[in-house]
Amino acid sequence: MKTSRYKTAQECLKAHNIRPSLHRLAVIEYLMNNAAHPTAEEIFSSLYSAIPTLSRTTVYNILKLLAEKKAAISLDIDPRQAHYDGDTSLHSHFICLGCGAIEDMESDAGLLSELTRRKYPSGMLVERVELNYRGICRKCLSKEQKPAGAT
Amino acid sequence: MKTSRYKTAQECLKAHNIRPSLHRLAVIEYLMNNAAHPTAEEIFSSLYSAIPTLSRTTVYNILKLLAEKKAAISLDIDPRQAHYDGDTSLHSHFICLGCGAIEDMESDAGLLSELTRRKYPSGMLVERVELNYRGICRKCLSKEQKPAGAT
DNA sequence: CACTATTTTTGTAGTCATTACAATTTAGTA
DNA sequence: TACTAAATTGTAATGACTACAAAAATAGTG
Repeated sequence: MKTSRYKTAQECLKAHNIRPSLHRLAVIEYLMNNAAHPTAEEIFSSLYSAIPTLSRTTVYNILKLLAEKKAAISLDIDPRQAHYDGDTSLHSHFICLGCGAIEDMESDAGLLSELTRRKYPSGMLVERVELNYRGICRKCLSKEQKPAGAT
Repeated sequence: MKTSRYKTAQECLKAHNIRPSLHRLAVIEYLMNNAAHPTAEEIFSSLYSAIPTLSRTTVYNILKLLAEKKAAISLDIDPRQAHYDGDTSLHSHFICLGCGAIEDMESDAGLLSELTRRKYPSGMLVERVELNYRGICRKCLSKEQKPAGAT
């Protein structure tokens, strides 16, 4: 149930053959310490206070690089913008239709690996499988019930 | 293994409480006869020759309406643009990383319905589940092998 | 150290899907 | 026919993302 298989940002970049510049370290570290699946903009504005010379383009460049080298995952979950996940282990996502929150579902690792390995009759080569749940999260459920009373 | 549970576009719109204007009929009919999971732009330009008064905005409006009323599904599969699916039955998708083609995988209906029904410990309410396979389709696999020879 | 080549970062300008909005047209009904 | 509501249109705006060329930082070599 490890959230990241690397202890440090350094280690993670090295393992994926990415040269560890200060900005790259900052981005990957942010991803590793953030289970919130941030967008490029969220990463940029969070880091900007600490690194005022940081450019938005740099964040986009780094995220693209991280995804290419498989140090992070780009999630096609939100039609508005891409979300990024520093946890590259097999897991699925729950997306709340109410508040948009994205939660990890670690329990599907076995299912996902089986679906990836399986042979498919149409003869395609499956490289990865993504499983997304959409619904209402616990927080939004409790908000819905309290103010209403009768329905 | 029905691709659409309605025989006619008329029938489909009526079943979802959507008034059957000519444009709406054209769009839903296009979706029903097209397993290619088209984008808004593809739908627009395909219909434009037959309906020269058609506006791009109208296509966007109609697609939004169809998705809201669950007469079609908006697929968050491609970060560039939304793809639409007129088949609202439980099925998953295979997306080719080579050519971008989207294929239906009808075989997962049972799995999807089980995952939707399942109780989750975190207490969220799961409304729907989407399962996406990514890899190389059969066509692209055969293209890769022919020109190379040795590798 | 000095000098050069390469990598990384920057900022601006552009692209492109999608939406907001107000005006116009069409359909439904008395 | 006239009035109301729904549907459609076209333009302008939004906003995420990318292209690109210049500037800055870094690494390598004598």
